[in-house]
Amino acid sequence: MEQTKPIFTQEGHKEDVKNRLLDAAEALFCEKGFDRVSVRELTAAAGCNVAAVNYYFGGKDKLYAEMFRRQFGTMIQRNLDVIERVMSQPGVALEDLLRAVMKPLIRRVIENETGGKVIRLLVREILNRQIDRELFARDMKGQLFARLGRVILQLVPDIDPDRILLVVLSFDGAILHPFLFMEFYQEIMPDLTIDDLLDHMVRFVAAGIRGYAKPNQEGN
Amino acid sequence: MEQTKPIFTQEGHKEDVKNRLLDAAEALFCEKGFDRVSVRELTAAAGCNVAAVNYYFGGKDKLYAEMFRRQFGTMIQRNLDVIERVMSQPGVALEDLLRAVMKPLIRRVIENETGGKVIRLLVREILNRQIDRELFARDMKGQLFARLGRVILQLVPDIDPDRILLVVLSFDGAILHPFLFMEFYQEIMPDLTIDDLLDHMVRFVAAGIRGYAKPNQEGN
DNA sequence: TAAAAGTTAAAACAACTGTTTTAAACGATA
DNA sequence: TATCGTTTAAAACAGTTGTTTTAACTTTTA
Repeated sequence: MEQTKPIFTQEGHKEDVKNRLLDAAEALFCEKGFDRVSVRELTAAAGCNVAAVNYYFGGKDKLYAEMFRRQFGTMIQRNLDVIERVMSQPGVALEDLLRAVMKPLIRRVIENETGGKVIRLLVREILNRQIDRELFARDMKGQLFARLGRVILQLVPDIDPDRILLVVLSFDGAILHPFLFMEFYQEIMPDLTIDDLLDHMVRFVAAGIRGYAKPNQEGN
Repeated sequence: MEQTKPIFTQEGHKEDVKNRLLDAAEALFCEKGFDRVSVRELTAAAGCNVAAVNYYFGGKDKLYAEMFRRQFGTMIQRNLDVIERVMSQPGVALEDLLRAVMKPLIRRVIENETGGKVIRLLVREILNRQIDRELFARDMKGQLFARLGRVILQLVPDIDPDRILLVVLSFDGAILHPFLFMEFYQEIMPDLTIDDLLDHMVRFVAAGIRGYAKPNQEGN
């Protein structure tokens, strides 16, 4: 293991140890996952002693949970803010909403931003059954899904309200795939621009939602 | 750590040790991930000695790769077979194709089958950057995507061929979401039947594809 | 200013980890 | 049946791990 030198201290400033540890946790856990980052590596990156994790957080597990708590609430609120901003404008179309929600997320993963990394880590953890997914999925993301469901119904009133949740989940799936596999996208489509991708996504989802809202066209 | 007793030996039969280890690997890695399953736990489950992993596979990492190799090729082939079977029937519609591809996959995760578990594990590993994703994504799944693209173009000829790959990827996203988060689906929609879910998925994706194939309806 | 509280750090701890070593046991062959 | 090749298994190895212990140091409080 290569020697980790402190990267979260600021010369000349007495940084808060807890925040330094949380910053280090975000960077390293997102990169390598929980199990492959040792407390020694974390504390070296944060420029403090291994005992600090237990002293301040009660252990590695709890640091991890706190890291998610710190990030995730912010992300959900950010999405809710985006939705409110779009819906407060006059004459808003479904495509406007979809684009407004998708664009920052896709940009985030392309720019390799921390928020994007944390979402990927969260998906991994949900799949790993490492964290209580009810906490994040139902209590926080459920809130976002409910809000999205209401505004989509507003914009496309013909959708069966009993099916709106499934529609929202399919919307989530449409975002999640490029979000998680962006490197793959870039490899197989080297010339794909972010705008092309967003155009596609908006178009596909809007058509899916609108087609869904129409009378059943399937009979053949 | 609870004591793991051998579960992959068959009384009265001299089982192949390699296959027993591979079976144990599938079960345990899918459940807990690579890092949380020790060689001792694996070999206990397989009813053999810890040295066997190195003797037969050259180490834990190589057992892992072999496990994927064993499973993944089968899965891709299975999907290709489904596609050929559907497309060999007369008068096949887009919805028939979509349903035929989706149904076994969704059923697999609901029934908690090994194939479903391995796909989840694969997604986790791609996100973890633990395995060379080119091997699986480009060489194997790329094959499936290319085939899907061709048959979708056959069924919906109006799609811009330059965009077909993105369409296939969105199709994949629509499957992957319920696939990965099926427990969440079941929690928030306890009465959802598999047929309801499939109907929704087919409908959403078919509408997305068909709407996509139409002239741009976005101008407002 | 002294005492109490908080923080830091090194050493220790007990457990775990994948791999290697070594020799016994087993199976195949002449 | 003896020899050779393969398989098995226990012990050993060297390293890693999160947590705890202990005491020194620093800051706060009265």
